[in-house]
Amino acid sequence: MKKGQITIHDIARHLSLDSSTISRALNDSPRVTAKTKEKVRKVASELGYRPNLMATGLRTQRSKTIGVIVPWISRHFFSSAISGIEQVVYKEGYHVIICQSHDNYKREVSNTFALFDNRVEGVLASVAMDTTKFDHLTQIKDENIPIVFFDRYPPGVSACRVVIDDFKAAYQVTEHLISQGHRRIAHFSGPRNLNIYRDRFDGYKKALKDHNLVMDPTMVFESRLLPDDGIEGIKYLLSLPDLPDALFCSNDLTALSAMQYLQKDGSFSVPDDMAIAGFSNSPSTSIIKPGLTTVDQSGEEIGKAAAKRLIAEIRGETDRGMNEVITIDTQLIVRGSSCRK
Amino acid sequence: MKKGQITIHDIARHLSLDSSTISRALNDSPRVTAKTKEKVRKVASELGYRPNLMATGLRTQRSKTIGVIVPWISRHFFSSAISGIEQVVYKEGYHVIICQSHDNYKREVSNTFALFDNRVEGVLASVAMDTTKFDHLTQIKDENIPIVFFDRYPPGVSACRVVIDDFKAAYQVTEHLISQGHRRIAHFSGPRNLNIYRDRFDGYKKALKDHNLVMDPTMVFESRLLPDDGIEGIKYLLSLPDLPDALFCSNDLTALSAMQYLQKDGSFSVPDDMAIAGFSNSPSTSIIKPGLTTVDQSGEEIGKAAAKRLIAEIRGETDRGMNEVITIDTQLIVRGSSCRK
DNA sequence: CATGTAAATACAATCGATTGTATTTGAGCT
DNA sequence: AGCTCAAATACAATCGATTGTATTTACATG
Repeated sequence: MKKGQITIHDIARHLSLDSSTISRALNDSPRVTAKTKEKVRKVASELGYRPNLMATGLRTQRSKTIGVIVPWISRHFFSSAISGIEQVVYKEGYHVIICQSHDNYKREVSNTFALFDNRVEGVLASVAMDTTKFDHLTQIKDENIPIVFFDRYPPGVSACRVVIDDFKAAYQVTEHLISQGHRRIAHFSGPRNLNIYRDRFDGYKKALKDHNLVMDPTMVFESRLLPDDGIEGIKYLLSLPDLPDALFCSNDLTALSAMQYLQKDGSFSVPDDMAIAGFSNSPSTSIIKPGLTTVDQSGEEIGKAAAKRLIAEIRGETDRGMNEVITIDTQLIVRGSSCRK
Repeated sequence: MKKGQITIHDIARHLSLDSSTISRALNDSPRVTAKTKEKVRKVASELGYRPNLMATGLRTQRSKTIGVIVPWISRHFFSSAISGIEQVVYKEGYHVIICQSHDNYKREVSNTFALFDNRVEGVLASVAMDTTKFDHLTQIKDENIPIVFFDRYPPGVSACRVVIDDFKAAYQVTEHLISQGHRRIAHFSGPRNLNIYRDRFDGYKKALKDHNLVMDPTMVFESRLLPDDGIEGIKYLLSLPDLPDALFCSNDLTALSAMQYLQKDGSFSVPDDMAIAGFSNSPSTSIIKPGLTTVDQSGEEIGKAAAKRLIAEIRGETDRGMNEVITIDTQLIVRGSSCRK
């Protein structure tokens, strides 16, 4: 019953050595003979010794843990990003504590504190839609915990971020729609307090302007971009006196649901009656017919870049600027949903 | 620079009290006056005190952490399961360390040790395709760390598991295909060392048998069920002298890629030339045209059930049997891909 | 053989919180 | 005032590992 875990003291007892020698032996310190190290390692593996990371972390003040906050784990972009993060930090001997905010401010705050309580050595975060106050994030910085944002970042928090050029990508999408002959281009936007949706909106506007089209604010529908919002949005557009001939959605989720809604009774054709484009290149976009034009944004690559940068900051190798912006390339993926036959 | 974290000792100094009193005050012990508790809480929040979970964990031997091992975070089923897990454990004051095995045995082993090193209080695992030895998992059990498997479980490890009835679900799918008039039903199977693929295969065979159809082993294609395997599988089937008239795939990934391959030049019609069914009800199955018949298997529900059960075991509330099998309901989702017009 | 010196190892404090035991405080009573 | 007794708080050990300092060991040298 008294089945405690094996500690360095147990090894020490077996070898009539002091626990400090065991510790040094296991950490390959030059202060211990090769012969002793050998003996220690042998006994350690015989006893099935495994270090207690809580003890090590407490003593060394390094938890070997990094915290990740994302809105939704199960969104393809974020789970890919986490996958990328995990691959990078795993190699460096770190592990990852994952929290999801459900796009909710209060949960994001409590996640942030939970990560701090665990004394994570760094944080990777993509902020929630609801987040408009950022004290919890600045506090993390103030505690000297490096934080790197990816995809969604808060204004005014001085930190590095890994992003894509949302403005440019949205510009390209819009320009592509224009090049296909569309003139009345609608837009589904997300909450403008988030950089990504603001930038995508701005890119859309700029493209229209550069091609001498006037942006019609009645054709811009703002929502939280959940699947149902796509349906609500397309219903709204269909109720307009002058129908748009194209639609650029700020994410794939709404593009897909809007497109399915349009196609469901066969009376409406995509792209002939309305061209559609989305954003993120999530798996379903290549499966829907016609394929959904979208922007490829590799979650995995973004996650990897953010993790690498964070580890560099943890190590104090911040050679590049403190608030560096790392931009990952995107690619416009043109598929049938936007192409005039 | 010397910006150490705030500890209970700092609070103690501020109030000329002992740190033990602070600890008891913050833990609402009856041994401290209400008045003192009030003062302690006030100073604690003024100083921005946050408990160090490594210290607490070391002392109490309870890390408030549970470990999760999945093959791939970014697979919809698993990210949904993680989402469910996270929701449950979060409420109980636990957090989650996530590892992915990439369906690789060695990584799964090293993940397992990493979780042990962190002294997780419990483990939720879905084993890798490559895993045929299970010592690492039995060791965890032997260390008295509760482990609950979900979806994929190893044979011979005595532990609770949360699963679906793969046999029954596969039987239903096959029977449905038969009811649609299909007689030559092919099957894409996964590695048979995994319960889920073995059971799905068995359910398929039993349904055929019960309907007086003979299973033709040349129509069973075994692979690791990645998208490319679906293409390879369908090419193989197309090369057979007698084409199958239906195909039941052990996962959606291969069903989708096979279906897209068949449809790509328009010469082949699904379901008329070949009916197809998949397994898992991943998002794309409702987007492809025709919709893919599949089995709904709620990752979130499975994750929640597994997490609840694990927490019960951690708490020692194992009223139900030690090796209980919790079966989550599935639902056959019939869509166009399998229905005779 | 005594001694100096470097190598090898032991001792002890520490990280931050918890907890069993010991001590102090103060109210109530004679 | 002296005393009791319970309430409130202080003391000190502990969790497992690390690390600066002290001590022992062993070998070489005069």
